[in-house]
Amino acid sequence: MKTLCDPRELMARQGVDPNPNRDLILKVIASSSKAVTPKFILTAARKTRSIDKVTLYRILDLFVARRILRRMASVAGSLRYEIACAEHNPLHPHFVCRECGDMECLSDVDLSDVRERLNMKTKNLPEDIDLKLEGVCQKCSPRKRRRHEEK
Amino acid sequence: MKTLCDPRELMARQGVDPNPNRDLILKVIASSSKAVTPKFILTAARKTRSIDKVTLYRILDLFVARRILRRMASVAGSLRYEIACAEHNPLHPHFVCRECGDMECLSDVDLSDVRERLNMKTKNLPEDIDLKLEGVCQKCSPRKRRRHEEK
DNA sequence: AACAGCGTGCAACTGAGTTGCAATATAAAT
DNA sequence: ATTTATATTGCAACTCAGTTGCACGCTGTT
Repeated sequence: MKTLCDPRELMARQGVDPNPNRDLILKVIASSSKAVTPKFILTAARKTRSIDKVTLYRILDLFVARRILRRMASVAGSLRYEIACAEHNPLHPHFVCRECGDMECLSDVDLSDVRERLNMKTKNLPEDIDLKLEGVCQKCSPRKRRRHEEK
Repeated sequence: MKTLCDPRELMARQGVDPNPNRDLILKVIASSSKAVTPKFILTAARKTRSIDKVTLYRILDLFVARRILRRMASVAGSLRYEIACAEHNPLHPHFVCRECGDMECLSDVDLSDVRERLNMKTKNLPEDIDLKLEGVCQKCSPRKRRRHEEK
């Protein structure tokens, strides 16, 4: 993400009351350039204040439900979260590494045409589109260095 | 999947030796119209012969590595597997239900153009493309009937 | 003060997937 | 055919992400 959106403003716009935990969690996610795991968020947030993992998961669920965050799954590892702000971080595809699970954002790729092409293909009601390229990232490929994982 | 590809032929083509467990597992997956979970595969396979879950996971890993199966993640529940036969089940997008995790195949949608559009956007090496629509399926939406889950 | 309602923390749990290792089966070599 | 190497399986125990139940505490309301 390039520009940082203000966590407080995002919550206000989506009708979610701010509080210390929510502020902090959103700030951690907003200030990362990639989609992040709960583990990463927890580690980063705990440098500021003590938070239980259950609290984190509950806040993440709330944010996803209120469309403040986008949640994504990948074959390697846990779910990842990114800011869902239409102006500062519009919907985009990702590259996902099969080894370490790291996610690269392919920003500046618009998916609205793909979305339209697909919507008519199902009787169900698509709410989101999730497009991922999968492979092994540069960090992992040279020597198959297992799990360089995020700190 | 429309036409059924022959498990034995698939394995032969991809250089994997057949054996009773592999045959059975591949048959179960090939005869399903949707991408299936390990749990589903295990239940179905055990109607024929007793198989340990570890064996299943190992065979699934082997099949994915040898490109006999495609593996997909979704935000709801576990990984899902489908036959990766280019003729009988070419790469296609999916609709995934957020409630029950069920995956509908959007066959007859070709993704090669999307793929090309994206390949140049990353310095990494994309091997696969995975496109999913997310939402709540018809079975789940009417009364938010939790977890109708597959039998 | 007594109550409701929400947010949090702790502990214990669930469920998917993994690892180590011993037992078995299969294929190759003598 | 018996031995020897190699691949496959099963069991038990484990890891790790995410969840649930419940008690506690902090608002704000009557």
